[in-house]
Amino acid sequence: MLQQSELIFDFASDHVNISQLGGHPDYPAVIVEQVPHPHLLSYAGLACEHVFCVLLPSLCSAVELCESGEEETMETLVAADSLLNMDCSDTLSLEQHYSQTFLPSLGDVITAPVTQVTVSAEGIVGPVGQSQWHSLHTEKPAAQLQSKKRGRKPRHRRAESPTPDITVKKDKYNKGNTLYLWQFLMELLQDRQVCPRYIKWTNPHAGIFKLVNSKAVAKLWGKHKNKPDMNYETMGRALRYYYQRGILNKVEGQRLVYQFTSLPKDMIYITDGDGTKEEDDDDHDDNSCNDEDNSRF
DNA sequence: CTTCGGAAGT
DNA sequence: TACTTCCGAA
Repeated sequence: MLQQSELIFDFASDHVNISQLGGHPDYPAVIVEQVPHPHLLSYAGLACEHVFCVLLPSLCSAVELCESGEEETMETLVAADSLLNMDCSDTLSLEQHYSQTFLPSLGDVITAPVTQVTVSAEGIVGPVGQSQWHSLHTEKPAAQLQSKKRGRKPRHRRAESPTPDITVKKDKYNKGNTLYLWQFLMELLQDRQVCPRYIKWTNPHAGIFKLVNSKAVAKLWGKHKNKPDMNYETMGRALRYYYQRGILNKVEGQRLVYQFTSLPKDMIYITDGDGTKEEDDDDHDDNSCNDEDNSRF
């Protein structure tokens, strides 16, 4: 575990940095200026909710725009399209949230009573880890994803300049606004606009989700990466690479269903149906999924 | 159509 | 590095 103070310092420097670059043409119009103190808290993982409270409203407005006419087949694309147009402001917020609380390594801060952390614990080692991650271990006997226990390079920093390199630090996490695919999916899963519709949890507790509309999700991903030709085939390959990295598992037998091997503790679960179901319980291991969605009355 | 990895490209 | 693109096979 790293000490939060360090992190805060990191971003604090960042902030300063941004201010300094205020007039720099290269810098994307970051909106960090306004809330100097509150976000320091988020960095420490203390006020994450705040971030969401701020950004969700903006998303809502976008919804209303596309919530005009629904066709069976058209719907997906139409909605997806409108979603594609509302990225800028809110997406930025989302991404900042991730850079602050989620981006840290996956396997670094596993706190749950894991059975066999093995690979994930050291294979995915990332830069930092301050937010709590909930490790979801499948009962799978670590099938085939054991990396050759070769001593992974401790991944040192590029010792380029011994002098204060505030300008470089934050770029490590994400340049401007680049979420990794897994982060992007988590975002989607927390977005009312797409969550039950295109992607949804089939078992949030286990980190299992389904790409209800693979095409739409891929399209969204493509937009995010500025890859207009993105499709599920391609995105799926990226997803498959996650198996090896211990970030995702495939839920065999169920089409378009995957599982996160670990989730951030402050994840906001949007579960379909009503709040009467038990979605925060911790004792089922048999999930006989009966996905009969789309049947709205 | 989905899923799977290898191989090469960015 | 983290995908993206293409592909033959299941």
